[in-house]
Amino acid sequence: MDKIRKDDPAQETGDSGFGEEELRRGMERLFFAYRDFIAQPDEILRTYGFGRAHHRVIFFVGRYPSMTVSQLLEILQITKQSLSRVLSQLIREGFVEQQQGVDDRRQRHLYLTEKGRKLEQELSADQRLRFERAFQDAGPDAVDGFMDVLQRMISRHPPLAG
Amino acid sequence: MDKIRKDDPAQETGDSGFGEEELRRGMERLFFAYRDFIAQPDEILRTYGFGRAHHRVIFFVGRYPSMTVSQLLEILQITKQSLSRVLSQLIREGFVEQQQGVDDRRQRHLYLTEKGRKLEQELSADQRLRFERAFQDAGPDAVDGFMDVLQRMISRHPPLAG
DNA sequence: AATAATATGTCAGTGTTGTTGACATATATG
DNA sequence: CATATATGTCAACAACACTGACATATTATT
Repeated sequence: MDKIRKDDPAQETGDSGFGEEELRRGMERLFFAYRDFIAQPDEILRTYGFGRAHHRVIFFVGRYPSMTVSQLLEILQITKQSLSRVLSQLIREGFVEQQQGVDDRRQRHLYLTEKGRKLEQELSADQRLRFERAFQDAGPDAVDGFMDVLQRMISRHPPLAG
Repeated sequence: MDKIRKDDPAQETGDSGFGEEELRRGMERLFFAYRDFIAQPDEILRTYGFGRAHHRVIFFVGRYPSMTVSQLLEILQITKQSLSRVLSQLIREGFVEQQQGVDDRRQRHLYLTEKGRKLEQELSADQRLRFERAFQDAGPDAVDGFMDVLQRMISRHPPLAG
C-alpha cells in the first residue's frame, strides 16, 4: 500500500484564522471517529437481526425514558414510516414498551424493558470504552473543548433536558 | 412538545473520572453533530441523483489526489462492490478521472476533474462554514481539545499523509 | 355539537447503499 | 510458470431512508 499524497490547497481564505487544511482535517477526523464509533455495535446488531436505526432508538429511549414518538422523530430527523418499522419491531420483540399518556392519551411514552436495557449495555460497551479512554487520555480541558466545538456544530438544539 | 425527561443512571463506575452521564452526553452530541453535518450535503446530492457515498468519494479523492482504489476502500471501510457502484458512476459522469499507475500499472489513481472540484466545493460549503464558525467561536484551545479527543477515538489510522 | 388539528400507525412503492460470493482480466512477483 | 495482487463486474439480497395516502383516537377550537 503506497503512502497517500495529500492535496495542497492553493488558496487559503485567511479571513477566519482557520485554513482549508485545518477544516478538512477536522471534517476527515469527524468522519473517521463516527465510522469507528458505530463499527462494533453494527456487528452486534446483525446477530439480533437489527440495524443501526434500532440502536439509535434504543440509545435515545434509554437516555430519555418516557419520551414520546414525536420527540423521537424530532431527534432522529427521519420520517414516521422509517421510525415505525424499527420501533414496532423493538416493541414486538420486547425491548421497548409503550405507555399511553395520562395528560394526552394520544401520546405513547416509550421505555426500555429490562431486556432492552441489557441490549443497550451490550451495544454501547465498546462506545463507552472508546469515549472513556479518549476522555481520560486527552484530559478534562480537551474534553471541554471537544464538547464545546461539537455543541457549536449542532444546528438547533432539540428540546432536551439538562 | 413536552420537555423530555432525562434518565438518571443509578450507578456510576467511578473508576475513570467520567460518569455515565458525561459519556452519554458525549455520545449524544457526536450523533447530533454528525447528523447535522451531513444534512445539507444530502439535499444537494439528491439534485444530482447522488447519495452520501458519492460525497465521501468526492471528499477523499479531493483531499488525497492520486489515491488508488484500494486505499479508498481501506478508508471508507466498505466493500469493493459498494464502492464500484458509486465510483464508476462518478467517473462515467465526469466528476472523477482515473490514471493508470506508472510503477504498478494495475493501480488506478483517482483525481477530481474540474467538474468534480466544483461539486466538492458546493457539497462542502455548508460543512466548512459549520466548522469555521464552531472553531472560531470556541477558540483555538477548544479546537485542539476537539481534534485530540476525536483522534483518540479513531481505531487505527489509515496510512494518510500529514 | 360540529370541526379542525394533533399523535400515532400503517399501506404500497421506490431508491441508495451496504452486504456476499463468484468470476474475469491485467499485471506483478516468486 | 505459478501465484498473488489490483481492479472490475455480475446477480441477489437486506437495511433503511424516502413519499404519499389513508385511518383512528384524542384533543382543541369555534
